[in-house]
Amino acid sequence: MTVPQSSLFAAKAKHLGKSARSRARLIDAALAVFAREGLEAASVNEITREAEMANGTFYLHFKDKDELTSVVALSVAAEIVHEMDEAMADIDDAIERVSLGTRQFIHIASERLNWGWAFCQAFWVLPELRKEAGQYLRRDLERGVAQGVFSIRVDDFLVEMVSSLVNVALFARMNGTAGAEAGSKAAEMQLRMLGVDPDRAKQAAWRAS
Amino acid sequence: MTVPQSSLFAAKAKHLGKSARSRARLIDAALAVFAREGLEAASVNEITREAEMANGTFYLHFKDKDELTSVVALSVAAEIVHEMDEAMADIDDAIERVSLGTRQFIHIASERLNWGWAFCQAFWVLPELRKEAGQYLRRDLERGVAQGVFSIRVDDFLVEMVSSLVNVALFARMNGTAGAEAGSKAAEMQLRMLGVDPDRAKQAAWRAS
Amino acid sequence: MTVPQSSLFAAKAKHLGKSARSRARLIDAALAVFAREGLEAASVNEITREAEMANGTFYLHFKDKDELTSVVALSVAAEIVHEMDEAMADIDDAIERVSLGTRQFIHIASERLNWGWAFCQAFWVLPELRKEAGQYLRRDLERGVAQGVFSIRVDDFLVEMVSSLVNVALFARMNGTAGAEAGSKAAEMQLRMLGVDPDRAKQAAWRAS
Amino acid sequence: MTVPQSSLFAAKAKHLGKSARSRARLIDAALAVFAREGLEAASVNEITREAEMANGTFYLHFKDKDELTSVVALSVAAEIVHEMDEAMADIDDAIERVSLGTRQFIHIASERLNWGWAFCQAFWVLPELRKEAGQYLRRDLERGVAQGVFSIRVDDFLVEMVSSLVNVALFARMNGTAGAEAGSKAAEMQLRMLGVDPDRAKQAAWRAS
DNA sequence: CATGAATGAGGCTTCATTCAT
DNA sequence: TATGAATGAAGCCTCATTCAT
Repeated sequence: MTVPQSSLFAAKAKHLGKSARSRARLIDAALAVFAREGLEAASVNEITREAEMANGTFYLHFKDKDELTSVVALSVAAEIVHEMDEAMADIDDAIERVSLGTRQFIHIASERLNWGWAFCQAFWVLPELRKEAGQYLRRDLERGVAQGVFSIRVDDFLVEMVSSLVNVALFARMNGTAGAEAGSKAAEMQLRMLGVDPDRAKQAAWRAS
Repeated sequence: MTVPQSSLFAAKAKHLGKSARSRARLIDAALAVFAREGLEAASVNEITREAEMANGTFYLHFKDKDELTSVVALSVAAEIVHEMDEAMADIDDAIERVSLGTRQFIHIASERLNWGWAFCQAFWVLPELRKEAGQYLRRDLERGVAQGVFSIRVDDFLVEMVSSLVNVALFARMNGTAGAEAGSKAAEMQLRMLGVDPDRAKQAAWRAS
Repeated sequence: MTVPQSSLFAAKAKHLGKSARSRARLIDAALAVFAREGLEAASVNEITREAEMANGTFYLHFKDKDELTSVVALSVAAEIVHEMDEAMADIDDAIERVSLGTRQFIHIASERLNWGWAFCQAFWVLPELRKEAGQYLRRDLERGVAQGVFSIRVDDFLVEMVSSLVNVALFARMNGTAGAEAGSKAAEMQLRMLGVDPDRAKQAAWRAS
Repeated sequence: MTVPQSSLFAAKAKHLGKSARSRARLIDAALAVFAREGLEAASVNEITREAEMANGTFYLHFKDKDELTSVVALSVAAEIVHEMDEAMADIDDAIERVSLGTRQFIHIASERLNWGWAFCQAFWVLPELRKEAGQYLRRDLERGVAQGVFSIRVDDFLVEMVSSLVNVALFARMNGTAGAEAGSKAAEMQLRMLGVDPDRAKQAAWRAS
């Protein structure tokens, strides 16, 4: 049984208190409106309308529009990370992890259209989101160095470059520049960037997961 | 003798008609405000105040805030491209061109602070700007393939990834994540991505220009 | 007990919801401002000031200044029609109806000064209002033809001429060209125009109602 | 040889000084813009653009936008009156004069589309124009009373009603409610209103002129 | 918790008018 | 006379936020 993609947070909050459910509905609504109108153009009124609430209710759950934006973005990120972790729990090889991680991320985010758009837009606006994404990635990058398969120095700049690359690939996937292969392509490029041998990079990036 | 960085367009328009001069002042003012407040947050009122004009004057020179945004971004891009072309006119080797181009671009844009910020912000908002940047880059990518030094297929996705990478590096340079070496680092990563041998990539990316 | 003429709609809305009351206040305020400044010159700011509201409140109740104009004019028309219908419910004779209708209309509209001005001004600007007025009049014109007392063909042109005549008479009444007798004079002219014998026309137009 | 309808005043000013010619061009341009956009919506900038002049030039010829409006309306009225006088110079019979006058007026004004629209719109806005029209009409009304063919008292109210009627008929002609017969229909109604016997009214109104 | 009316600052844009050339 | 750039007041409308119920 699947839940309509537009209310995943509401679905998860079904068993929580009423307040949490309203909050979740607002997050889902915000995702829909962000996708439709863009982060800046989305108005509180439109979000509450989408959530079928009175506009005043918004401020019971969020201090601010900014808080909402940030909560939405981090919630999406957390959820995606959660799903990725499940899929990659028992993978050790850094090359595999980077490759699979990138592909999974793009797959998950682009499938839930609203999430994909929200992520793309929020990424350049919310430093916290970039930091979050960076921290996650960094672990695998460092693992790769430790395993001796990445010949590059891991610093903030590298992390920012690599995580941005993923975001850019997601963006290309969303707006049609790339098709389903976006993940593999991006992964291949990343691996090369990290110093992995081109052949091995290709292999890892395109292997059926 | 240098001109204050905040009025480069005005300086170039000094000997043009009055209208062109005012227009240039508006562009410079917009660059300053964009850098200070961000693309979306910048208001026409603030821009005209920065330009020391009456707000109505704005609409003598631009139909719209959108038109201004686009003109500003493309003007900056054109100017940067112009300067880059001068610096790279007689370079044939694609590896050199990509390496030098990236470094030059980041150098030029980050030096004029306002330009750098404007570019970073506009990049994700204006498809025209991305297209422009992509077209420029593509020529060198194809050249590299023709010269047999890049082992990758040049398509829209690749172009978008590579040009985004440059933009991301500029961003990192602007916000302090990276220092003066940002250009070289980015160039090195790019070259690896394009399939250039890591040693040669490092060489090309870090060679004093 | 009478209500101050400048808040008749507010008075009628006294026992409705808060929103309806505010809306009514805006309509009354608009009528006042229209009378003072004219339809086109009236600004939303001035209307809300007259209604003692914040300007933004306006847009909670009306999409547009245009929507307001149209609502105001049609509300006034509807109210006048309502009062006229009450006064003429049991009159069958078309001559009487036209005569009395014209006189009543001018009487009612000119007594509530704001209504009179609003009607005069809106009449030439809002086709909907002319159509409304025309439809109302047409029934009596056709009745007169059926009763054999009007010797004229009823078509759009005739309807427009006759209803305009009433409006013009109201205008003359409002601006002082005519006094209380405007209604009777106009009615007499109308009846002559419709082919009623001059003596009978005079009789019907000046009979005490 | 005919002159394009859109520059009749310019044509008449051909032999006058340069200033008069510019002024005439502005009047023609204003007529065109008034017809296109309406009296209030017409901007000085658009009028000068239509006249192919710089906007500043406008104020060399007119103190004000209001002055222009008034000059335009009165010029049109004067010109129409002039043409009517020519056509009716040797007609004595008041019934003929009223009938022919109305028909002529509507014919002339509706043929020059711009004039027709300008007149219609200006009529309700400019008291001077109504006064002008009234004075012209009044003479014939009084003549009719003197000749014993109009059985009605000539006062300001009557004059306003009758002249408005002509304007309303012109309006109906312009917006398509009535066709070429508008003049005759209006004339017939007017004559009835003035107390002329219906048969004679019909005869006079529909006689080929 | 929820409602939804109200607020008012602030953004965009137009336009009559002025003024230096 | 003519030009056209510049002005700035004023209009329309949106929107984050508050508050009485």
